[in-house]
Amino acid sequence: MASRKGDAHASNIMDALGQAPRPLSAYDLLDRLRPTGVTAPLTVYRALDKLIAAGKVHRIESLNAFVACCDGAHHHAGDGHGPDGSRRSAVAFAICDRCGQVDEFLDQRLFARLDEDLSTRGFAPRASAVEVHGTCAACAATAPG
Amino acid sequence: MASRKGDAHASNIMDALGQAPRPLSAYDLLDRLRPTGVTAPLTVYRALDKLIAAGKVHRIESLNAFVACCDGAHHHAGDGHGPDGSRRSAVAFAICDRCGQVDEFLDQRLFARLDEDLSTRGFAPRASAVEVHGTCAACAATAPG
DNA sequence: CAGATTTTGTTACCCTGTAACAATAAGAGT
DNA sequence: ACTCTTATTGTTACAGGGTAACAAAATCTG
Repeated sequence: MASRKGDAHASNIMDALGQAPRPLSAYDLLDRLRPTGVTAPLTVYRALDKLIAAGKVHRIESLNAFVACCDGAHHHAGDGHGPDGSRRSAVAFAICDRCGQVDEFLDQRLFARLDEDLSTRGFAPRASAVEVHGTCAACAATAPG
Repeated sequence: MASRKGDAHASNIMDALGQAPRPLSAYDLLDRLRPTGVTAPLTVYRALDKLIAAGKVHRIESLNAFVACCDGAHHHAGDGHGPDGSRRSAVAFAICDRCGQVDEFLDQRLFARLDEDLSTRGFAPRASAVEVHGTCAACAATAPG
């Protein structure tokens, strides 16, 4: 399997996402990778696809942007409930519309409840996005209202 | 307030969304409104904004597309738990990746649990997106696996 | 090393969404 | 009715997000 350069891109993307205090768009990432010779969006998207598949990066659907996963270990739902025993990603995001910070959190009971709803409908989940927009504690303290 | 034409557009959009079996993108809608004289995307987006604010249309973030709300009445969360008593939209979507159909459903307990998580963090929610991709019951029956 | 396969790069393009500004239509006051 | 003000609607042009199609290069197999 050939994948030397792709790994380098992936590593650079992880660095960029790790340093940024907020989600980065694919084009933000492209700008940051440009010094390393990357010029095409597709290069970024391909690297992102692999990182997402590996669970190291999450896509924030409501922002068209990406964040580094805070902890690659336990972010899965299902506990074997799924029809194929698959363990899909089960994280939720609290997104502050003022400062842009994203708080990634896990709640097994939340996703257990969601899985109940879905199985009632005979719906087999593959991937889920739970994203809440609002105001984080720090921003609320700074400028209430 | 001047709003005769805008209302016509909104009505046409509701008709188009009501007839479509799947979510429609803003440009899908533009194509359907073209016979009525609409030529610019912005016209569609402005009408959609009003419909969304009125709770008659939902945006599916993970699809960049829109669906008619199945029932404009009771789709709110909070029950007064929110800091300002606001009742944000509280619906979840099960999106079939095979047939494209979107099943909108409500679960107060799900959102109560979500609100708990958020208040633990001091996060004040304003809008939420809960979208699950997978396979609906009908499609699973047609072609299992 | 030759050939098949996969990864990487390049080009060009489509889709989504909005900024900035012009034109038009509705209401208020005289 | 007329004018002034204000809000709505339309037009143009563009920024941002994402991918198809194909060329080039690297890797693995025999």
